[in-house]
Amino acid sequence: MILDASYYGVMPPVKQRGSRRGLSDADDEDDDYRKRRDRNNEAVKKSRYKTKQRTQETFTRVSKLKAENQVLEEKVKTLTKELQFLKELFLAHASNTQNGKFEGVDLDKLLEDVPEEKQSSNKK
Amino acid sequence: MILDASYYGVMPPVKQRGSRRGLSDADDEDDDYRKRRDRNNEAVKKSRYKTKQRTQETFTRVSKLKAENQVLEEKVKTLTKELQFLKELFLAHASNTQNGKFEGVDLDKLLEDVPEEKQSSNKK
DNA sequence: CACAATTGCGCAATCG
DNA sequence: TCGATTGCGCAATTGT
Repeated sequence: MILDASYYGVMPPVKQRGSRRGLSDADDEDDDYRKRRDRNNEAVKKSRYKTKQRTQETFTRVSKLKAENQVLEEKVKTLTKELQFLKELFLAHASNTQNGKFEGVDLDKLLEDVPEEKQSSNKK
Repeated sequence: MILDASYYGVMPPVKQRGSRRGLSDADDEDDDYRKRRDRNNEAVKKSRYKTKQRTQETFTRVSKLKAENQVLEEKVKTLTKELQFLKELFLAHASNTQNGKFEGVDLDKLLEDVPEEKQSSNKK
């Protein structure tokens, strides 16, 4: 924030022009000033354009991520159901055989979560 | 986009003031003008503030969605591994029993995708 | 028609 | 010195 009150109403970087030479000094200095102003105006446009682009891209990004998220969410749902189904099938069969064991594995424990030590054998 | 060349350099909504009354007409009209300008300047600030807020929120949104996405991605990965493991276990056992059948279900087909008609029984 | 909100733009200060 | 940013005001335009 600008606290300097002199900010308001301050004029261009006037380089102490005066009546030194009467009329002619306005030429090169004004030209110079205008040139600088014009260049800055271009820079401003450019900068603001870039900002707008970034903002736009960010909005697009949000849309894409939301879509991606939905897909993943659906995937998780599907996989969970699949797993649930298999788990039930598993347990149903297990109860008909060896009191809770299947292939020598404790199904309840197995199906609670991923067996960490088994992941190495799943080198996809 | 502005195509009207007269746009550039146009002055305030000057209401045809002149020398009608010499000095006094500047008072109320200028006051009115200033009031309008001030109000607009406030509106501009407000509007730009809102825009900034929205933009900022959008950036935040992207971050959150990215994080959410990673979690979901991880979840899918985990569930997939789990499923893969069970499928192998399943098949291994099945081959030891009834030539590919388990509980009367064709495992290969079952494990390819979610059995749609079974979902109704999974009312969780 | 009045008024707030939005938008394009230029100026000047400041940053890098 | 010079382009890039940023805060700010003005005026045109749009929306209520």
